[in-house]
Amino acid sequence: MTAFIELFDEFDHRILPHHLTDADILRLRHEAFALELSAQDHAEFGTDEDHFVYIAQGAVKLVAYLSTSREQIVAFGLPGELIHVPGAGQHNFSLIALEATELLAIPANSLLAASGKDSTLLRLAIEQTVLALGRSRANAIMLGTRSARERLAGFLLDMFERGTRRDDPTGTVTLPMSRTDIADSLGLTIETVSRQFSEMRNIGLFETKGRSVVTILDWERLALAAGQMLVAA
Amino acid sequence: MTAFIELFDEFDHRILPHHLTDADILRLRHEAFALELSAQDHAEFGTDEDHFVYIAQGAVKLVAYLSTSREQIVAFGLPGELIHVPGAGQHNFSLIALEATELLAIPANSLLAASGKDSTLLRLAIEQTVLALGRSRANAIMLGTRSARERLAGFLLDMFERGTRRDDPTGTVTLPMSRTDIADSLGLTIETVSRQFSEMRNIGLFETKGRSVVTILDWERLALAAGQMLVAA
DNA sequence: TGCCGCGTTTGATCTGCATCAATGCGCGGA
DNA sequence: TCCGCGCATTGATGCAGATCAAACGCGGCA
Repeated sequence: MTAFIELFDEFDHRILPHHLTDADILRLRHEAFALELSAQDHAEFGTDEDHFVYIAQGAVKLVAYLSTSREQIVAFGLPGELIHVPGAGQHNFSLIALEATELLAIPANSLLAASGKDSTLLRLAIEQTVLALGRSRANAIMLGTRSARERLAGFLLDMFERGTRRDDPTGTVTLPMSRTDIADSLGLTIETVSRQFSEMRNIGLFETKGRSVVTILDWERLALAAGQMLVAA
Repeated sequence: MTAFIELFDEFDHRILPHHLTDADILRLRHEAFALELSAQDHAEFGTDEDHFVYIAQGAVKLVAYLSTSREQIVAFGLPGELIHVPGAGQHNFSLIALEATELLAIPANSLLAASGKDSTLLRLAIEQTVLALGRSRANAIMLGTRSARERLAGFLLDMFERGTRRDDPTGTVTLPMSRTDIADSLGLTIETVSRQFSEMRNIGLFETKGRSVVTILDWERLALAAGQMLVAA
């Protein structure tokens, strides 16, 4: 368990722009609060407002609950990332830990409240929101146009780019989420995800160790599979 | 064709917060520019930066072009709405007129550049970006979880809410987009869209006149169809 | 008003993914 | 190290929606 100050310093160092005034940093430190979650815990923010959440340790999923049908995962958050968590609205969103996780949460309004003289925090908020928007649109494009094979191949490549610092840079990641979570984020079923895993492993795109360690063997064909299935193998 | 000043005044009146300073309004008026498009025209912004685009007259689609496979429509813009158009990035987005259209475009950076003393414009930018993010996520949820029937029913209800002021408030809209556009926004094919149209019309949810005028007859069952297909008829 | 072209509708068939159903096996606990 | 629970894999089948193909009819134009 990390002390709040260390957690905040890490956040400051990795996310915040370097030219913030001390006053801004102090204000942020005052508004931010740490959360420590065990696997499957739901993050509880006191209020209904939006939050930006920095993932220091562990991994989380941002889930939208639907009236009846199955749930849709809107985003994953990996260590070092900042994700935007909407407050209560049309859909019911929850931020859920995939494993033991340490977070730093900042109410979006506290960035906005940093008004008047210095708008650096506002800029940060916009920047991060625009990034989230871009990711969400890319996600919508994926869900609207790609096949199961393309989705899973793209997912693995994405996990790689985002998680590689924690693992072997030559091509191994440990996926923190279950097959169910992968399925719910790609708009597929667990069976389809599992079958695609097996088929891609069988044709030599990657190998797996245990349930969640994946080592990519053929980057080129994996990228091709994620792309357009041109002259598919 | 509307004069720029009138166009801007309308935008000011309908979108901008009322407590803006004259200085802010002047700055915006200086940065904004009008675009007039014929059907199928692509909007050309001089630069690669993001823009906020106000739709004064007509209708537009925001399209993502994919390497090969079919295109995905990320958003529609109807009169009175403001949409966020990303500059060049991973995907290639285009803003395309569905019919004769008058737009007002504002480079996102010119909002950001309104720095220092007054951050009202920044707040506006954040607010609009957060709205766009919410819509995009709702869209992703739709694409990840709903059936063809649910998608089209939801689409029609959405078009209603957004377009009703221009038409009969009792239940008629004129859809500005083709079946192909509807299909590309819902992640379906034209044939599936057309079949759903016919089936829903046949069971009395709405009636159609010509290709694009829809009159909703049974709001309750249409909403049900958009929802979860509980005890589907 | 009549014709023509293209977007739309409708039909027949195919297929990718979902669903239903076992079986397998990694992983944590004792 | 062994056991057993729960996630994951694999198999069989069904179906929603894609694809291929043809006819229709709206809307623009002469």
